[in-house]
Amino acid sequence: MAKEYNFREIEQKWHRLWTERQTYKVVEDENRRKFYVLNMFPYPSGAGLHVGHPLGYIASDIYARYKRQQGFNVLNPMGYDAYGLPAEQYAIKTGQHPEKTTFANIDRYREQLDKIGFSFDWDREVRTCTPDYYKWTQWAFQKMFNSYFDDELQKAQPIERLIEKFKQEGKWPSDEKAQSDLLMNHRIAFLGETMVNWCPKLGTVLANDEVVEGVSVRGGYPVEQKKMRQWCLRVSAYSQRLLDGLDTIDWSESIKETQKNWIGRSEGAEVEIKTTDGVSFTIFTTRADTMFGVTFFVLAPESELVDKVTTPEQRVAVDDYIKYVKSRTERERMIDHTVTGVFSGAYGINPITGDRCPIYIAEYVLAGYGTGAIMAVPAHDSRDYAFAKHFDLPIIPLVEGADISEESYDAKEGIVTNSPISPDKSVCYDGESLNLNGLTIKEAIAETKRFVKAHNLGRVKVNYRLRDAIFSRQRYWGEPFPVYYKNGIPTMIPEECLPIELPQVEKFLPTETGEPPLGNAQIWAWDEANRKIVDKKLIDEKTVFPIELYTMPGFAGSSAYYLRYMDPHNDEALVSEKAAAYWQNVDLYVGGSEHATGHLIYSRFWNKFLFDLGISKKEEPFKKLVNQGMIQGRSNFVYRIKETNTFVSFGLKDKYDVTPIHVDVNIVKNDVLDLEAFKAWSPEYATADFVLEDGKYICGWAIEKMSKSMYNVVNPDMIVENYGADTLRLYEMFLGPVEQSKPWDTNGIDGCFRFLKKLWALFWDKDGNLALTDDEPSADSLKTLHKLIKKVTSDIEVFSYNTSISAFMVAVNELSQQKCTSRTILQTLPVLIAPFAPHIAEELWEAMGGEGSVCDARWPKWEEKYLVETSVKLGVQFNGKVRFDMLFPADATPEQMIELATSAPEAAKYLEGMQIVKTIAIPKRIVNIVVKPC
RNA sequence: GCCCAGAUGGUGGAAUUGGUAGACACGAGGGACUUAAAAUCCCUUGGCCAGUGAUGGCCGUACGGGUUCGAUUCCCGUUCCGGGCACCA
Repeated sequence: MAKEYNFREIEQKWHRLWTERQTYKVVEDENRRKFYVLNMFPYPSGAGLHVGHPLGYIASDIYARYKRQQGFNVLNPMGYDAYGLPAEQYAIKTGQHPEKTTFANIDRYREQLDKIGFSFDWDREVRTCTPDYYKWTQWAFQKMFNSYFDDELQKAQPIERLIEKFKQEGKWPSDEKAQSDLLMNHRIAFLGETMVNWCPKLGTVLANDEVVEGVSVRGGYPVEQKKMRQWCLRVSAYSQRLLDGLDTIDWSESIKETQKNWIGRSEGAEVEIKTTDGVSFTIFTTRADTMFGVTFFVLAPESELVDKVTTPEQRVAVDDYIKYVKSRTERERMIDHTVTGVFSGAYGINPITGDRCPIYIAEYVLAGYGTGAIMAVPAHDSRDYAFAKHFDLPIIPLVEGADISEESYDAKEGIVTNSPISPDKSVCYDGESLNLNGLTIKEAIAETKRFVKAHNLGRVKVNYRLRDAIFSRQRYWGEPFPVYYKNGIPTMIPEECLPIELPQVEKFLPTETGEPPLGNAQIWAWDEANRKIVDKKLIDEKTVFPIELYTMPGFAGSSAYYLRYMDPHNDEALVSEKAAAYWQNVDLYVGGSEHATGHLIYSRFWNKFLFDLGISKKEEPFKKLVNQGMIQGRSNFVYRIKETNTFVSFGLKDKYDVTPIHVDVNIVKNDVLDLEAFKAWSPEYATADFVLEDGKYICGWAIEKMSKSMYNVVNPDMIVENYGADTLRLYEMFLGPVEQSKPWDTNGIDGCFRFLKKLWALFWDKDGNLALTDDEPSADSLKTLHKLIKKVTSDIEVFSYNTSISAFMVAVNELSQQKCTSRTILQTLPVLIAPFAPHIAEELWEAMGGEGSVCDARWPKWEEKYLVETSVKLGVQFNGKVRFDMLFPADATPEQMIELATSAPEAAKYLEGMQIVKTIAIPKRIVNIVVKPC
């Protein structure tokens, strides 16, 4: 009997041995170069892992194992992003404490992950919801509270320095409340009265990236704008650094592009405008060149200027308009772009032309961007154009040849004209007046900026779309703020008293008085003198004060977790100096691109802040980012003839009136339905009849999102049970490029399973003994092996795992045909396959008497000498068509090849009566001879 | 509307980055072994045409042009799918 590939036995054995031997334990080692591989840690939901989750983990595990075999000291940790809404909503529904359900989910995740054979060092596991972890989330928050962003230095500085500066400038108020208010405008973590995304259904505020098209990402509930006092992080201060950093990291262009869009840098000018009534305001424009085409000004309805400029005659009309705007939801405003607006009664004076232009109030101008006021140039801005047409305002074209009869000319290309229309239409400052005629638009912008700056009419200004992050949530299941309110002034609980643990509450819903869930906590007041948390009843506002009731958002705990993995058990520091200096930053980060404008921005911001403090050693946290694609579901359908219990096979369904019904993909194989399993699937189908084709029931299929309701969820446990973890790992990678989204289709998995069986069979003779010999390997086998090493090595480097696996398949087939039994060849195979299929690799390695774990076996190098050909077969083509193939010496020069090709007997018939126009020889490819009739 | 990425057999996908398109795998068809099934192995498999045959010819990488001796690859235009931003001045 040949030895069977018993994957169950092999995989269980190695899981046990890896744990016993602590194979994957990592310690800092100054003598070895480090490599830090990281996965975006999962949120442990109740549904468990489906087959899409491990994709990225497998990809990074292969890389981590490969790097380890190359001699790097590889950190490859795993943990859980455990705070968040779903656990809390489940708690509200079932009355179970979210901690209980979260920990149960974590256990389930761990069990599933363990089956797949990852090289995680579980001693370094972190969970964001445990006090020893969130102590450092709270600590970082306090550091942000006690820092401000110095615009000159472009970095965070201790707040004391700012106080010092205020004192020197004589701006430091004596009143404590005034001091607090002043500093709040500068702290990096601050309490701000801002417009927030309020989601009444979830009872909490949301960050900008948690809202899409006016509804919440979680749940899809409507979101409204509301002015609220919230904790915020001054992310916007880091806009420029967040933008600049993108050029230094190895991320995909599309993700960088997304972040650039999100940061939204735009360079322009701010210009001071005076009204005829003497009020002044500032407008922001990126098209300074169009100052001569301004025909009106527009203020955002929410702007404080509205009140100041509105004339008594227009007061009623303006108030009505403001009322109308307030009645509209964010969503309506976003979808419906009908032109609305009202005249304020006031006029602004264009400082360049001296023209008097009406000031309008319109909702198309946003209060939150720029100055909330614009100059309108209808000829060259489509929104201004629509507004001007609607209110019948003048339109002045400024670009040569621009046709503005139907629409505005928005392009930034062309030659400027009409600027000014006549010399007397340009106001003179210090003997200079602006003339842009004849310049290109780009030159005109620069010239206007210079003019504005030189004559003190405004300033050059860069605006960013990136907003500060709202950092508080009205929820229970999150990090509590280490903050108490002393006479209404937010005050930090001393650092030594951290962590402030999340208190127990009976109810997770907000209190009747509208307070967040922490309002339900009884022991939730700060005793300043005794430095401890005490009963709320003791609050006297003298020594005992209320503690903040808000909690931190999901991204708080996930922003710096990669630093914690470096030194997870340290209770003196987030990360020790030594560990941070050794591990530096993440070399390879693998995760989904859906975090592009959330986690990946926050994390970069958070790291930059810690970098300013000297805690993090690198400006950017993630050197290289690989975005794994989403795994979509492949649903199967059966077709029920209407009003019967008869199901018709896919190929015959068009002959009947049928309803397609989702059927569980786990009872379908290669689109053939397992009839017995189907009958057992649901009582409704127990008596089902079938119309078969070729004796089989063929199901239809469609690509959809993987979800329970589509019955297309494939569970990795099932695959591991039927084929083994190694097959699962191979197949997940074989499916296609890691970055690409693709549907899961279990149909192809047999190919990977067969490959492993073939690989296994190479090593054993028909009696089940090792079939290795010490024979000299044949030249063919050496070539096969070295070709494989070369291909796999270069493919792993670029995450092209699917082509590596193809190369393995080819190599195993070749070796099998060569009947190769040479130890030299065969003992290298487990080493090469180890990153992909570690269990079988260990088993073979051990069987052959390999030393230690195959995980530490050195990655082999290929040698070109085995790959060199003695002769090369080249195609000889005439006029671009391949006419014949011939053999050339491998070292022939192009000239020699041309010589050989033109004198070859086969060439004669093509050259007869022809003259050679041109000859080209591409080494190792083709000899091309261009001919034409004489 | 603006920006980014993509389109290759029945299917997932390769193609040394301008050099014989379709590697590898699935599926399908045919065959061997077997009482049978499973497993395993062998052959065929982009389309069309010619030939008994080894084989040969034409077309073919979303569509239309261009550059080139040569284009899946580079350039221009069009269509379709996916992603990001979006009344951001």
